[in-house]
Amino acid sequence: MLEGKFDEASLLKKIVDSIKDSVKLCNFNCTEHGITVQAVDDSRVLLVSLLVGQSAFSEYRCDRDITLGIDLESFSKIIKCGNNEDYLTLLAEDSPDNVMTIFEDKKKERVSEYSLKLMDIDSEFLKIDDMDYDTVINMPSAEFAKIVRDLKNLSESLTIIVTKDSVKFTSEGESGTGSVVLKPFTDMDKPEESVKVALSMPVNLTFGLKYLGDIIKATGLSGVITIKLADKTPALFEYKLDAGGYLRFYLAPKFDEDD
Amino acid sequence: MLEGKFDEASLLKKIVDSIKDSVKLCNFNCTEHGITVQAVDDSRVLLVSLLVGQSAFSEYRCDRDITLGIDLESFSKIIKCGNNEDYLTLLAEDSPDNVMTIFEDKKKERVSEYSLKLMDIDSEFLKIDDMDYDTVINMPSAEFAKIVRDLKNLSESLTIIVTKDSVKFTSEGESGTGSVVLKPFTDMDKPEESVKVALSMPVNLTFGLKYLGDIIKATGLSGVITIKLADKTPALFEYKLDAGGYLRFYLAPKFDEDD
DNA sequence: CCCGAGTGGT
DNA sequence: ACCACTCGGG
Repeated sequence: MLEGKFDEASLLKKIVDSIKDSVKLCNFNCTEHGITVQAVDDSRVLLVSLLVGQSAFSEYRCDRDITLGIDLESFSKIIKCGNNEDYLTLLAEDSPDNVMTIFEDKKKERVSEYSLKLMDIDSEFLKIDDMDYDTVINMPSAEFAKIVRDLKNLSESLTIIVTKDSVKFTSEGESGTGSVVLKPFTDMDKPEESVKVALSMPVNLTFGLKYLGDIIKATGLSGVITIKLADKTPALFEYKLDAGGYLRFYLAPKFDEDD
Repeated sequence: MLEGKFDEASLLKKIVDSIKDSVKLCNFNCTEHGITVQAVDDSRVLLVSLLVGQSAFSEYRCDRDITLGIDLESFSKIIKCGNNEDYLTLLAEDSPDNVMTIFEDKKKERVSEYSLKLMDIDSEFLKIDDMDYDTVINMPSAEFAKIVRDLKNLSESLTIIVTKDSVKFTSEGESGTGSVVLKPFTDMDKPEESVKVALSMPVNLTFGLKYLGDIIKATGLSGVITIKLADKTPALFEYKLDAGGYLRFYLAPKFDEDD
């Protein structure tokens, strides 16, 4: 039996909103340590890997491993039925047909319950190797989101060029080109505002803005995004959950014609 | 001759917006006491009853009873031509072909006038009996609206079950079910937030969510909705106008198959 | 009274 | 999935 209670419904709402535009159906794998999801988007280009750690719940109990095959669109509708600050509890039996979502107002004068029918979804559970990356960037997630949104107007690809002392995002399109250059710096007062670059080798990689546009839907999950890059290797875009866990997106770079 | 002046055009705008999705054409019956409207929606299931009391106007005069047959869609377009905080005056002759809508900026630097052609609309004026109801619920109108919006995602019907110490709203659909349970309580500081139940007999009634969806368009008119229920009797959903008057919707419950 | 967020419609 | 409108907050 699974019983997981969030102190704020908004956390689960943000998580689901962060992935539901990439992935329509996915399995929630519940274990004693928390809930994980792994899924690829419809075009099989973007890999989503979520861990909601046990510590992200105010109460959590999962005696035996349980898989919940969920239609994220329906689930998202249910989650919107709560208020952000409500308690949210997920309940499921050991071999469930349904998952129950319960909202409780903190004044306890209102309780709403929604039952969602589960689906059988087959998915290979992908083993993701810990890679060595040439470059790791930490930056404010909102700033990254704005760059992606802005440059999406110009073309379909975004190139990220990292050198020892700068990160450059550029996009070239029909009607013009655009670029944003960031210098690493540390804001002592607001560390979240810092831009940090750890680099063992310069990189120059190009990504599809369509997928980056999906990735930045997760901006609300964390003030900081970590981007790990290496030549000819899927890039890792990571949002850490304050409460414990992460949402990671793996996206292969576009290859140059002369490769 | 009718001359009715609203201190804020927004009041009339809210009123018209509250009913124009239920009713396309209706008679505005103007008497010395104010303006009333009674109409049924196209499917003749939902009855709308409006009273804009004389006190809701900053100036009001109506020597003889006048009937204004109005196309609400056109009227709504006219009303949107003013600013919310403008004065709005309705003018009509004793046997009018037109009604004039006049907006005045409060600084008196702008006056706009719109004339709307009237229509001949036949409508039985329905005598609505004062019913005895088994249950009266008072609750925040916004909360009722959210429940209707949320449960509308699940199915086409909403069941309201009232007992001595709870009000339960439930809906069952293909992909899942949902329910919201409210406990009556009184908020001393914000009485509008209270949920009150006066019950002489428990009720269990089912309504079409389509119509409830129309009813909650009136949410802006009042912070509180009063719902009066009795078995096999049209339910009354009432929004009181702060300035004097009310907007009431009468909706027959769906009947069980075994009735 | 303006702005941002949430919601409903195309 | 995107855009426009409406509503609530500053």
